[in-house]
Amino acid sequence: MSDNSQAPDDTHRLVAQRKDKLAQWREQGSAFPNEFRPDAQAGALQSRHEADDAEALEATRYDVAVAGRLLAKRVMGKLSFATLQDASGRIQLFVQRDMLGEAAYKTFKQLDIGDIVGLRGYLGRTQKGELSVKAESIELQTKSLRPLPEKWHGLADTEARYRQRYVDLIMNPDTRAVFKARSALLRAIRGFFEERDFIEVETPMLQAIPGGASARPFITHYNALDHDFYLRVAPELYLKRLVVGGLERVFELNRNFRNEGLSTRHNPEFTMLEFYQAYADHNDLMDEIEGLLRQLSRRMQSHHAQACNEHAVDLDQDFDRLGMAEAVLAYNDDIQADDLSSLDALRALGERCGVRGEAGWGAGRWLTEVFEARVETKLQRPTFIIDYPAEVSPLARRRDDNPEVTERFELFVAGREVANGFSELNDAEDQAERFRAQAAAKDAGDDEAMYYDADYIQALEYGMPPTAGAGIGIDRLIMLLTGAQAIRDVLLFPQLRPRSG
RNA sequence: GGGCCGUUAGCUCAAUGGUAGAGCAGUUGACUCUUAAUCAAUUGGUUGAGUGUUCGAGUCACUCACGGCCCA
Repeated sequence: MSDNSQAPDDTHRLVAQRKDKLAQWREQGSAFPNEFRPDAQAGALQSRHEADDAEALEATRYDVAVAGRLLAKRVMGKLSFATLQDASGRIQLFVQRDMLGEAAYKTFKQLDIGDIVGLRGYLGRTQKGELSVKAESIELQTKSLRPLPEKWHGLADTEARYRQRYVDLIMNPDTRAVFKARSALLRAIRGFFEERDFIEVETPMLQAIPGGASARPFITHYNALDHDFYLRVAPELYLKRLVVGGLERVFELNRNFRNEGLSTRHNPEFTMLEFYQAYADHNDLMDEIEGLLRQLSRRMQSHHAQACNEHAVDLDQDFDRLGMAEAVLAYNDDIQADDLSSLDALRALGERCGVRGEAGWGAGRWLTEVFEARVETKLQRPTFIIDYPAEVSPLARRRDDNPEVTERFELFVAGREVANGFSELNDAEDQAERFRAQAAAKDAGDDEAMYYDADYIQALEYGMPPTAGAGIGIDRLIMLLTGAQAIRDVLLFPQLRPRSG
């Protein structure tokens, strides 16, 4: 679009050639029609007629109208072949001068690769056996003004693939497959919860007090209220307000925003599933998550294998469950039970593991840091880590037999955190106490610590039934299921630094 | 934030410090069963931006931009 505002000499010669062609179409009054209605799709035709040979197709004449983008053109004098791509896939076009007529055939030959066309004809097979639409008429639907990447290598430049995802989607069927799989998985997740009588809700993304996770928020300004708001880091506290309100099973599948760096595993906006279930505890949720992931994994392997690469993880297996302290011991021969026995021992162990501690840290924080440093990446097969210290779990219910530890779990697969959940803290007085501790930590300089949310405390004071809740990072889950090595490969428009100039 | 690597034609990639090339795409022509069609001819470049070293820089040095990988 910006090219239109530029001087003609700034227009690339290849674009200029196509603009000249467009001008000719305009003169004929048919530049941007919108009457053509396809009645068939390439992918459906390919699968429906897979078994039909040339005679069968000829015996029953299948008239079709297809529309899509021209990806390749092979002109052989009075006969041409072309490749048409629509949302469902590709099909070959068989274009013969003697069928189309001389003028229309000449017009066809002037079409560029990338042009969007509508075509009427009937199905047939070529001598080599390829299913083709034999063209009786072709109409330009949209003129493409920019050349597509080379047909064989496609668009390989990673940066261009992210910045111009539309070109990536045109050229690379695997990219399409990943995002179709993503859509199917989101649908399956919704189905899973709807079957279990959850309702899907949408809670605020613009929050006056960001809560529900330890993370730095984005700040934005609301002019009408002349007040700064935060983009949410998690929907958690709003979802639990809904449980207080009697919506006993809720889930939200939507975006969170965290003001942190970019990496192969981090995007500042990412999709999170959170769900809350009254009269359930963390053990119930672990069972449910295991069932959900098994179902999704089976679905991927049976319906979306094309989206998977060799790194894809099979989640159709039993998940381990292991306490955090037990995991530290089990995965590290050089750490003994004594090392975990007191704050001093844990601090010494942490420093031995290269953790740079801070003054206010208690035993629970040190243990968690050691776990992250020495265990996380070793958790290759699906493993629920349980018994998280209360110190690092300000929203989780304490264990009845050990108040230093909470009824919390995190799920790790392939060395990465996939889910986080717990029996919810519904003791308003304990929650207020923990918010105060978080607020103190924030005042002391921890900018990831939580705010004191008085309204949330008030909600809890009305009474929240015993509840368990969990969150699943959807982008990372899809990475696992497709084998994507970068979060950018499962996000249509990943965040990139703006191009200067 | 640190380290390493990359950025050359629309795309994919070459090019000892010595005239910037190929394939595809494009343009022109031939061609009625191709599918990376083929054949012939041909257009196309501020080598990411800048500064420096040099008789001479795509190539060497430095700065910057963007990206990738690893680390924090």
